[in-house]
Amino acid sequence: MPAHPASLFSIATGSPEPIYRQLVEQVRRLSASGQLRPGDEMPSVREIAQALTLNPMTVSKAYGLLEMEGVLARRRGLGMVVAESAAPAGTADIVGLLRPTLERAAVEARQLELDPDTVLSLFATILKETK
Amino acid sequence: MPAHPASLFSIATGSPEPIYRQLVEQVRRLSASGQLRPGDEMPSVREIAQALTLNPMTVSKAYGLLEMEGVLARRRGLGMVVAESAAPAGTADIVGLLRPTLERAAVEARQLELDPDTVLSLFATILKETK
Amino acid sequence: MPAHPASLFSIATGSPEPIYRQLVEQVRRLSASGQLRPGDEMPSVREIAQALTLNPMTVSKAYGLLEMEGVLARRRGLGMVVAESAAPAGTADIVGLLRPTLERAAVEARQLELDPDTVLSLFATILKETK
Amino acid sequence: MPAHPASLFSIATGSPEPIYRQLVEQVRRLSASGQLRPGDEMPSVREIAQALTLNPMTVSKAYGLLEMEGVLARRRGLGMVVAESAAPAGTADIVGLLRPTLERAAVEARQLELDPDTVLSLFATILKETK
DNA sequence: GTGGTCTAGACCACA
DNA sequence: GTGGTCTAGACCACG
Repeated sequence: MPAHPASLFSIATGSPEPIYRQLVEQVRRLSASGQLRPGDEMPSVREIAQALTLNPMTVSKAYGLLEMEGVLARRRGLGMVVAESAAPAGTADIVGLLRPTLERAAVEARQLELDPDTVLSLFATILKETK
Repeated sequence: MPAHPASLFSIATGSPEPIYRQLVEQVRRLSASGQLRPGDEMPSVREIAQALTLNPMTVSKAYGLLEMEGVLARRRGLGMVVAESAAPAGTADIVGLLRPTLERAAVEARQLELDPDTVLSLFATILKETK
Repeated sequence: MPAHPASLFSIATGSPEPIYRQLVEQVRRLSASGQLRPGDEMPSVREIAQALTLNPMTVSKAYGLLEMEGVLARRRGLGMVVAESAAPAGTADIVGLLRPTLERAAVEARQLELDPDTVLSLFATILKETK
Repeated sequence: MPAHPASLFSIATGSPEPIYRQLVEQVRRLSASGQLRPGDEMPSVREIAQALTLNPMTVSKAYGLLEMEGVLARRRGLGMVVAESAAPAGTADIVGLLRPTLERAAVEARQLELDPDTVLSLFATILKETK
């Protein structure tokens, strides 16, 4: 049971990416990486909605999708918890979550006719800054 | 004066990314990387629309945005050309076009608590495959 | 929260100036002059379209451009509001919006070899009539 | 017979105003103000087109409209001349050519809720600069 | 409910 | 021939 003040999430309302999807993907990553573990209680829809000033329907939609995916489980009257089936995931699965974004970057790099080594060293720099 | 068979573009109709934006970004990259150079004539709206089986308005919207961005210039009654102001761009600028996607990948990697070296070697592999 | 009956706008369908642009410029002026203030909700695309008997896409195009300009902001699923960044504008900026038209008039007057005083008194008369 | 090196005209190809209309209005003003007088020979379509690097059809269209208006007259085999009916025009007519632009400026000023005195003094300044 | 995208087809302005 | 505008109507994504 992590200390979720609902501020586990950082959503950007101005982003082109829909809010519900930002939530879904963040939970998915937190679960896959073990930062959320099976049995952990999730904050209620209302808590998140209030903390992030979102429409509760938006949060609810994210929870619904995560339940369908098997990442979260609904415990009637008790709220959502991280599903038992959502094991912290092996490295292979975690890598699978990152792959699509890297593939997109690779395609763009190719269209820009950039040298792979240049791209890699740029990415290495960015990774350090991000960390 | 490149040999544009209007097949310079590859659009994915099933993608969540709108068609007109796919066109915009591809032209932007082709221009930045020098594959399209100032003065080059662009294929006509109708040519592209027919070649890609799109509605001309969709193509027109992309052209309009590219004109506003200063990438293309309109020659009234004659069609669009690559703008003189759209120089082939230095490496710095080209890199700037790729940066956002790499930054996004870095953020995701961090949220997945992946080791930077793992991420880099994965990316290196993907870059080779893409090439 | 102004009383927008969507009749804030007056469009001239017969004008050579495209409708969407008439809308854009009117909103720009209303914003600059403080008649629309940051946070104000704009009438919906459908409301305006119905009130002015326009196609919704025409209104949507205007809204899209105003968003790109930073005058309006989209609140997904909720409609458009006047952007926070669109401050009511200082007198200097407001004047800047009028300047191009006055400069054009000045050039024309000069080409007609009209005496500045004549032009000024004519303009003074027109200003009174317009008011 | 003024010294027309076809550079009497200044056209802005990038302007939203169509080229042929820029030509028409400039000739109209030059005629009304007496800088072009009845009987004056106009440069040939080809001369203008070459001097300004325009499509001859564009120049021809302008000449056609000016002929319809009675500003120019076609003398078969000899080119266009300023029409006899195109007297240098009284002040009243000259003023009429300027009025529409001033009216537009007045409407914009009103929408911007600018004080008439402010507008007038701004215009006075611009008139001096232009002169 | 909101705006966004796309299509189909008509018409116009410009060169 | 070029691009631009507008309409009508369908469908989608978001909240």
